[in-house]
Amino acid sequence: MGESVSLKDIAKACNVSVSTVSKAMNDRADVSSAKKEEIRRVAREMNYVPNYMASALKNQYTRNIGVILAEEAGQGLTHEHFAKILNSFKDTVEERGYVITFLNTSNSPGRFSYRKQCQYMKYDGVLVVCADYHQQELEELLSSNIPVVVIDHTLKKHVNIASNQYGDMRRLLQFVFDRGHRKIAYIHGKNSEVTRGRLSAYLDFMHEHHLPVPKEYVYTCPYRDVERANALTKAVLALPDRPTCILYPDDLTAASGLGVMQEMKVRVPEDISLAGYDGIRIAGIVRPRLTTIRQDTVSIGIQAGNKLINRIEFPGIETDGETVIVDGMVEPGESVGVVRK
Amino acid sequence: MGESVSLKDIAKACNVSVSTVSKAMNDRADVSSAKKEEIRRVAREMNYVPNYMASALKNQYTRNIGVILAEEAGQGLTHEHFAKILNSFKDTVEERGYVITFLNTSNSPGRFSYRKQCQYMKYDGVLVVCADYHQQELEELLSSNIPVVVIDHTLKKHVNIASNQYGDMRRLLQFVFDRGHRKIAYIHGKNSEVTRGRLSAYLDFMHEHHLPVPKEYVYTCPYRDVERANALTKAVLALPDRPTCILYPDDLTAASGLGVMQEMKVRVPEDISLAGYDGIRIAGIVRPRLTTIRQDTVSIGIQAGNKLINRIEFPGIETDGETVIVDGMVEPGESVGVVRK
DNA sequence: CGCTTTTTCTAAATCGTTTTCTCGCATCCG
DNA sequence: CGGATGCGAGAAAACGATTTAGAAAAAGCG
Repeated sequence: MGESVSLKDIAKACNVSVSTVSKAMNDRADVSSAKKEEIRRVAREMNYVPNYMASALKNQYTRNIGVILAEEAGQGLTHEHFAKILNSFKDTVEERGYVITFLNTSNSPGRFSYRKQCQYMKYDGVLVVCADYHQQELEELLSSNIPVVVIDHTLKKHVNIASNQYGDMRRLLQFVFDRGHRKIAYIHGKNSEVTRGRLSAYLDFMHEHHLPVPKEYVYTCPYRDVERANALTKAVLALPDRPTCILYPDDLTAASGLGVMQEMKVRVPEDISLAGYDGIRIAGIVRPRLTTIRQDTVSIGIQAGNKLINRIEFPGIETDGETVIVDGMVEPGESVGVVRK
Repeated sequence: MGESVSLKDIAKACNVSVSTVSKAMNDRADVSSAKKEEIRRVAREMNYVPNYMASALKNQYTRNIGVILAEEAGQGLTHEHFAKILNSFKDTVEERGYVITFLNTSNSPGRFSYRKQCQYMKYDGVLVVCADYHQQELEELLSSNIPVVVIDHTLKKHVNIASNQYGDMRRLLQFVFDRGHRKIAYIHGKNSEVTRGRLSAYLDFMHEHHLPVPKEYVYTCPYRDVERANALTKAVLALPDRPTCILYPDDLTAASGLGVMQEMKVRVPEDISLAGYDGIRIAGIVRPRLTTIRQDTVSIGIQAGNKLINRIEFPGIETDGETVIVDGMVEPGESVGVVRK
């Protein structure tokens, strides 16, 4: 790899100056087309590949986007919902000539803070996919002036791409309500904007329809924590006044809850109904298939990518604090049945 | 971000030369400890962050590792098995001061070939997680002299970290056999080294135990292609001489096959048994839980990371073509029952 | 005190680009 | 024919770090 050819080598081969070669490669006006063609031909023959470090050093951009993907549970890439978003984001930015690099989120000793990592690597922008938004370090980054797009968390000054938690959850509740359910238990995730949005939807909906919300119908379960979900499922099933439907914070816990019910010979949806959230693959695989909200991860990724790059390439044009809401849709599935009077 | 402080600024502030500052920061011997401390203090006060591009340009390393993650189906990061490996790999290399960047695998117009991307970005090494190994482009990269570690594919000249496909599949078969199964159908993935290793294990095992392998017991299904798996499941269930157990190429297709059986009121494992492969989360969530091979993705990721960095930092020490075999283990689950005579 | 040796620092070259400035030369026009 | 215009090319100065060679200062030593 050491012997890579540089502009200087091409200049020598063509008997021109380095600057002329550079201009020819960048298609600048002040090189005659004859020379341009010759230089490019020679460059091709010599297998010239530009040196990213050199041009990034000289230019003021790197075409590299940093990605912060960190959450308590350390699920990282194995969190299917975020993986889907990231996949779509990656494709989008790649098409526009960018590359993505993960910020170091570990707690190794010599590690830089997010902001320092960004200064060090000169990322053109940053995508924050999943993180503890109250982390000191993250706030330091967000208050710097590097373009940032955040998924599912509203921040003044930054673009936010968010699923329509409130609206989607209402749609799901409407779906459940329309099938006759009135006693609806709700297991929500850990406190976060996403969780709060959905919880508001639940409380509003129940209130508007004059439905009771007893304490034993509302629980907290960390997202994707199947152990906890299983325990809660058992608790709910044991209630004297059992709900007719349980809403889970995500498809993984919902599928797991379903498993518990099957083990306990509680039939779904005949004896009890349940619904998940996200629309990951498992939702369509278990039987009965999960009723869930299918989030439009492709759209989220595309919009995040485009907004971020627009912010980078056309600073000041996008309005500050812009929030893009992406609607999900109810995936009917089979896990919510009709309640007969 | 523009106003970042450089060595020159520190030099000015300390009234010393740039080179002295550089040496102080790199803890070189020929700077008095008094000056060293002063310079470092000032650097800290001025919030100095080195410029990655500049040092990478000057040095011969970037501490950046390229990752090639590409497969036909475009599942990319959403492929849980690979996501788990990547997660573990990322943590490992981060701890050793490296960062990972994805190679552009799209087919956008101006895209560079893998080799050119590596030359351009000056990656210190490359991890090939999942790719079409017969792709012209990949071969071009592999024949260059950049350190490469490949997952689950043996290549002379390169380090390979591989699950013990042959051994693991034999263990799974033994588990099934021990429970009385003699008529075992086998659905294998698309042709690849992984597939071939497992298929050999199946054929060898069946042969050694004098078990018949009728044509209707062996099928091909692309990994994670649930539609195809569902169709095959129905086909197998309809066979006049139905097998007592079906082995699927992965947990996703197995879980999906299980769903089909449930829909058809075929009881698992009473009427028929089945097993998956990989040990992803879904395996422990469906009921009955899947009998499967739990691959040690954490170990695979750690070893891949360490081997790659060793190759980078101590070239020539690792022997060429080294293959590391990582054993998986049988996860008993509940989807394989005992066959009674 | 002179000489060598060691310590501590600086100047300058380098990595491979990009860009600005200048200059030579041809062309055009009055 | 002389001055303005424009084109094409090169020289040189960046970008920010590292490193080498060498100079100045300090220390050791007979």
